Amino acid sequence: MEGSQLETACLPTLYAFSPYAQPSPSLLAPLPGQHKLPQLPLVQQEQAAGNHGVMFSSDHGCLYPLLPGIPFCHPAANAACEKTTAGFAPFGAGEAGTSAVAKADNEIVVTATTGATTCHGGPNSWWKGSAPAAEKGKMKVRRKMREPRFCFQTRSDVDVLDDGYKWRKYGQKVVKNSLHPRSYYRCTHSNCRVKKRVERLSEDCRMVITTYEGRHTHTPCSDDANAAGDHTGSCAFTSF
DNA sequence: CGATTTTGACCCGCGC
DNA sequence: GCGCGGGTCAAAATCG
Repeated sequence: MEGSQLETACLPTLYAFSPYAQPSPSLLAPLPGQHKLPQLPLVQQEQAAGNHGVMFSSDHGCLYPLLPGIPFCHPAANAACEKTTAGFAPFGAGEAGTSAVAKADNEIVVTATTGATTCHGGPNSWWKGSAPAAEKGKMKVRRKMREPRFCFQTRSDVDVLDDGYKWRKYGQKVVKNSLHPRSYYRCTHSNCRVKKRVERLSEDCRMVITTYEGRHTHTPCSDDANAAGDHTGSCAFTSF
């Protein structure tokens, strides 16, 4: 199913990602005299703290952020990006026509000349649920811990962007105030708890919102081959 | 036949 | 306390 989706037209689009939790003041605040986000070094600093950055790609079928520590970043992904003209875009220093504007405390809007991407952040990043639930029967243990979340808004004909990882759909839900159902995916790699949600904007069905949650504990290229829990050593982004 | 998707039910947090 | 809404589970169906 997803295979054919990769053959859709590719439009240049800028992607942004940011955690819902703990929006960084340094990133959210406009630079003096302009409404652009800080330059790369600061982004890297923020990213090292478990936060965010921006990447862009001309290929909607391939989505590879390029910073270590984010859910799906790895040198292998970098290599894959070369063929799709994707790359890291420092805030405020992207292609002509690209800009990033901090609007509110928890929202970053990034736009590009030929596409538009919105990155939202908010206070709701806690895992819901509680340990006692596991004692009641069906519900498995849900951990009340913060996971980094990265939200993309992308114009695409396909729901599931190819980010180099293998995903398994585990749920679909019709959400309020949305004409389109929200799909829930989980990384198929064992010991990897990364999840993502995919939904389309009700206002514009071509806009796809993808929210990643958590960090991959393996490489994109080996996720289906190393199902035995090999997530140490070469992975530079296992955890902070 | 194993992997993946679908889908209804269940659980839990939050607002009222 | 109750109802709503979001997130997850798991059995059944479907796919490759």
